[in-house]
Amino acid sequence: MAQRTRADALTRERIVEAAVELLDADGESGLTFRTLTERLSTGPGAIYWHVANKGELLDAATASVIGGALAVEVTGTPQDEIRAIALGLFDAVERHPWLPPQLAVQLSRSPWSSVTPRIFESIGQRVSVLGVPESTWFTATSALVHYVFGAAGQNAANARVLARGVDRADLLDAAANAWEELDPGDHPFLRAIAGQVRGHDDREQFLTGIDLILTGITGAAPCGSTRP
Amino acid sequence: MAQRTRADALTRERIVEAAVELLDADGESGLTFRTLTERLSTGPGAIYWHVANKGELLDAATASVIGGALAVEVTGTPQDEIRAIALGLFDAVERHPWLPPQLAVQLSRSPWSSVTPRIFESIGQRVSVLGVPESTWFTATSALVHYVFGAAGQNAANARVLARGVDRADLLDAAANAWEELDPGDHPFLRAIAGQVRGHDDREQFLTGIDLILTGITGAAPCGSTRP
DNA sequence: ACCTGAACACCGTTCAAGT
DNA sequence: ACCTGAACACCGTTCAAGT
Repeated sequence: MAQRTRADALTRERIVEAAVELLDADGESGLTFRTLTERLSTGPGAIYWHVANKGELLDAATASVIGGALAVEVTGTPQDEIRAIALGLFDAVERHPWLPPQLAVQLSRSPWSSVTPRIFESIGQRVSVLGVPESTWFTATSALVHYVFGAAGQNAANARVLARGVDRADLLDAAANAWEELDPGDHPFLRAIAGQVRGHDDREQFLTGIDLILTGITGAAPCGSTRP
Repeated sequence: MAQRTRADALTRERIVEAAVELLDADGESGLTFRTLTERLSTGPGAIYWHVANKGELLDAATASVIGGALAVEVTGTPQDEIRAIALGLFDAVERHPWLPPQLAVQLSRSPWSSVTPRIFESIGQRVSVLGVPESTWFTATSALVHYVFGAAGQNAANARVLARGVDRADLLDAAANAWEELDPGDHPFLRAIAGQVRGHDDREQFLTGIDLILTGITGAAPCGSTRP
């Protein structure tokens, strides 16, 4: 078999791009060296020339997607920009619902390198112009980033179910109905909120959560300022 | 080979227990049907008699661990109880750092059943006696739960690195040093907070984040003033 | 009803060989 | 330097057979 011509030469970027497409189409199980080599019309050895192993490939796919989400321009008050950045990440995770489990694994390979610092920098820059003491910046930014991760993870889980053809209203209805039939003594709270679940908007609720934390950050400033 | 005597009979609980032990010891890759059958002195067919497949086994392991964390008694003001429940989950995830990726996968199998409703009920019961309008309960509880998930996930990633024998101070030092050498134009925020990262306490920072959200929920009342 | 263990399809990875 | 593709060890799962 002849070697590839320069036009369709294999590059790391082309491999990562194909990996993201396979992950988007069929989830984590959709990316194997078989499907990847088939799509790229090559053999496993060619992949391994450009990428050390599957973990590094998944890391690169994650960095590529998160980097794209952080690259969008945002303008406005610091609060507006934080909302826009957070929503950008939220939407990116919804489009690529394989991200959260993969990110959780990647973080444990190198928790303070890779993608987390870029998100911290992006959100933290806006926190630092919020007018709160510098001693609170790290904790305030952590709270925002952790909330974004958690909310995006839950939403991605929903997105993966919806990708299987389930209707969103049906999904929420089924949960709400089940909760309304729970024993009031054991589960008073789920019974009480079942109605709110049925009609809620995920993105709107996500932003309300961001606002809660922003209120806490700017409102709690007098308390936090006692720290050196 | 003789069948098992009644004393060492295989049960679903015994299998789940062994699975948790293997996951705790060696992470997600530590649990295979080979290691599991070896530890239980049986064959794969015996496991499949009690458990449908590996996914169900992982779901059961997750439910077992989260259930244990939620079972502890907590007393105090609603805020105190929320802090205690959140910290219990945080600590459980630190002891079982394989949880976050697994939970992310499990949620996408059935996002509104399984373990999330139990956490919502537990935290939501305390939110409902915080004195805020019922229309805000669902969103407020979501914000708390998502924050807990995100923060616990990040912390679990750290825990997995530390489990490999890395010293915590060395890990934070390495990150802080790297950030202090970044270009100030590109990464002003990471440079600014590098010093705070070095000495911070994860659990304390986690609880401060909970307090930020509680402050936001109760309407930016001065810190702690709602406590009797 | 509960368990055994060989067998199967599939996976990530390696590596001698080609150009 | 870059790619090929057969081969290897390991994985989850099945199932005919035992008690």
